[in-house]
Amino acid sequence: MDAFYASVELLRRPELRELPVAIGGRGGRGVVTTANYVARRFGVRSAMPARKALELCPDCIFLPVDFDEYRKYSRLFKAAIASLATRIEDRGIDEVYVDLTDVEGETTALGRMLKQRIVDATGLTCSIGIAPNKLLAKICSDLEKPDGLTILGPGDLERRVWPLPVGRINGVGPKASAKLNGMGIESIGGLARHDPLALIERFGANYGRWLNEVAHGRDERPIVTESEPRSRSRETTFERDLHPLRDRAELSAIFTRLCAQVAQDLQKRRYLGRTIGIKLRFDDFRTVTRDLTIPRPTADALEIRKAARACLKRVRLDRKLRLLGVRVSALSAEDARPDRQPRSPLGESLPLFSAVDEPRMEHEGPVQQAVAPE
DNA sequence: TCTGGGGTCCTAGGACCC
DNA sequence: TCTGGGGTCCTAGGACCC
Repeated sequence: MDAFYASVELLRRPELRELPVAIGGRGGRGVVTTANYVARRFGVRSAMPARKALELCPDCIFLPVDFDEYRKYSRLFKAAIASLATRIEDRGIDEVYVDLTDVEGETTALGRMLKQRIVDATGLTCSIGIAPNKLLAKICSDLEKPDGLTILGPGDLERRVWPLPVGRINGVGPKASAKLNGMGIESIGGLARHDPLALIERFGANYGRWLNEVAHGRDERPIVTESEPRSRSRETTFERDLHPLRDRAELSAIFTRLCAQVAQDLQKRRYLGRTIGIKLRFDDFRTVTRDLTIPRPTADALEIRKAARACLKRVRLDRKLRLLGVRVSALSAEDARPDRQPRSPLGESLPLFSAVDEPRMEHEGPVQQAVAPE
């Protein structure tokens, strides 16, 4: 979706359409999440500190984020796509991959029809790339933004993709780009011409091989239509840096709140987690994480807090903090009830003791009733 | 007065097990 | 006296994406 958050906001504030608009916190530590195309002409970009954006574009209008509204439009545009195609891979709030292989119709007509259905459902424009695989579809969806429709056929790789900078590859970020540039590789074509063995030497076997493959437009990843979440987390950056001792009460309250929010989130989605983690960011932006795997999965705020506290004790708090986060991972579905005795195929409880007496870990606590009638 | 929040995946070392 | 070869799980950090 084109400038998604900004475009959704402009639906209800059409009078701002021709003005520079950025979505995000204006003051203090805010960053721009999305800028409309007017603001982009001033150099305003996603992830840019709001202050910097205002330097570049003093008249930029800042609007606060409204995730509920964006989620609503996310559902609408995805439903519009689902009216034409069944195999859809979710890539976040404003992006999807669609498998058009078995969808009836000529390619350009299909692309136009997708765009029309999305405009009809939402009033929003999008940019579509159609190609033989996800790698190329993603690259070419970017080529004619906004409101683009780009189709990549045979022979287009060299002409349209190879001139692009390596950073346009989904999976090549700032670090890899800089490293490649340092090797004299700027474009995807340059990457394709580079000795694969040299890439492996510099980037490791997996990433090096992958760089060579994608530079030649090769990608066999399937469309993934279903997936289970791996973690849930909450984090917050404070309005000012907090001192671990002097601001102890405030930090403690925030910590408790984050645990409660994660717990609520898990409960709502009926997940439990076994690994509880924390994230701290110090005033110098150094970030540390700690995590702890507990014997039984939980979604309980107090249990999460207890484990998170244990994690916190393992960090030396020798600087002020700017961020605190709590994460729960190693998720399982709540109805899997993994805390019950495992069942044999016959449906009886398995014996609690096997022939050989196995040592038990201390934290398992007392041995429970062998068979609890339900 | 730089630098959000919510995710995924990968790597690497160590503990531990057979 | 100079130390195997698997495997899994846990932990910490980092790159990357939307």
